Amino acid sequence: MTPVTARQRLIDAAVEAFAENGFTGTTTRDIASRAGMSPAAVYVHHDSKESLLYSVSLSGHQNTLAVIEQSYASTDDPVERVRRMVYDFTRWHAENSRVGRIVQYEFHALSPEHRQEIAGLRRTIEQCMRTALEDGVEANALHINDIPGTALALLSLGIDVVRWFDPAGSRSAEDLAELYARLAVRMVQA
Amino acid sequence: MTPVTARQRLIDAAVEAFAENGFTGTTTRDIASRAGMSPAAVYVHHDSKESLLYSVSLSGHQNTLAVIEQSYASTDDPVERVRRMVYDFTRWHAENSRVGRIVQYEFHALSPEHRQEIAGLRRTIEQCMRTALEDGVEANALHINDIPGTALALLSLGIDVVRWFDPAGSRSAEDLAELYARLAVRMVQA
DNA sequence: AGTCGTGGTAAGCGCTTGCTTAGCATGATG
DNA sequence: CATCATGCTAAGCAAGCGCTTACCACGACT
Repeated sequence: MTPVTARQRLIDAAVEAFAENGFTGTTTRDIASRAGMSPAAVYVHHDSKESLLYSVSLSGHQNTLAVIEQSYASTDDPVERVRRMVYDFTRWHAENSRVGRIVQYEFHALSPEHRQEIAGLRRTIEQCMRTALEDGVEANALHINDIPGTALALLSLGIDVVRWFDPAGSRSAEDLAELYARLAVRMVQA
Repeated sequence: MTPVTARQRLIDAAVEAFAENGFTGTTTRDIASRAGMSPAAVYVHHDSKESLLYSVSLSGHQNTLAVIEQSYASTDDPVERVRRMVYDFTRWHAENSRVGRIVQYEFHALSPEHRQEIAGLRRTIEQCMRTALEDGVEANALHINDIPGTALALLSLGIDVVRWFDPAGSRSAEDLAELYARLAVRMVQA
């Protein structure tokens, strides 16, 4: 039995609230009440509303990066590698659409220092996809004109899922990921 | 010489402000000052902050729909049709990334009645893309497993542009549109 | 028994919010 | 010359904002 700390309960409440109403549209009183606490309790465990956003955004980005790096390392075949990367990246964004929405849409609400730090993680994610495409082109398994642009497009496909995906909807995360993975392969295969 | 009305100047100011800080992150005082007016002037020409958002969102959606319907009607060739639709849709989102951001990200900030009205326009846009794909499959020019899903993916590609596109950046709207149009063709061509 | 750190709350401070009200300048109309 | 609609502003209202302060309950340790 792992006890969920009050600190974590507030983070979970913030995820709900930020995903639903955005960062500026969320009040600290709303976060506190979702966590079943008084408004002041937020400041016992967190420095500010922005630092709550930072906690959510940081772990969300680290999570995404871990997912895509694991997909990258899971095979040597260039086509299968792109397939798995798009599959896992898309599936993660569908299964974590609330956190994903915060990661993608509240980036600009971070403080300059936090934004800069997280921008580094974002570059690493993009670089990982670019490298996968470069590998495939070099091995003559992929045919791509604009590698950075195509990497952008493949990531966009997964990212935009957070805008509309409904976990209660008819489309499952796995089916969507499978569809996008196949489209991605058609986009890049030689 | 067409005089820009005060009403329109306020809408232009709202586009700037909403795109920069989001709907909830924008104050009516900010909008007024961008338009060079006093805070009260906003309410001489508009009912509320939300009705300003509605004006922006409505014309933005109508604009997008007009663009994609024109592309649809511009040719009979199924492959060329998809190419043009993705090209024009992507280019519009790059060239109008500020309005596009409001259209895509502030949809939920609309009042329930306005949201419902605009949801209709969104369905029409999606239907237009779906029809183009159905036409192509029927004519044996396209090979697609999941038509609604693929339509979603093609539109996503263009929509996500508003999240990151920088008009002052190195990538031009035309180049990006050309790239995405080619990728789209590879995704669907038989 | 007494002390203290931990985790919480009630109350509220200073400021900002969307929006309203009352009034003023100006140019067209009787 | 008087009237009046139009477009605008100065001032401000009630409510809500992020965050702080002063205080309290309680279990652990001396």
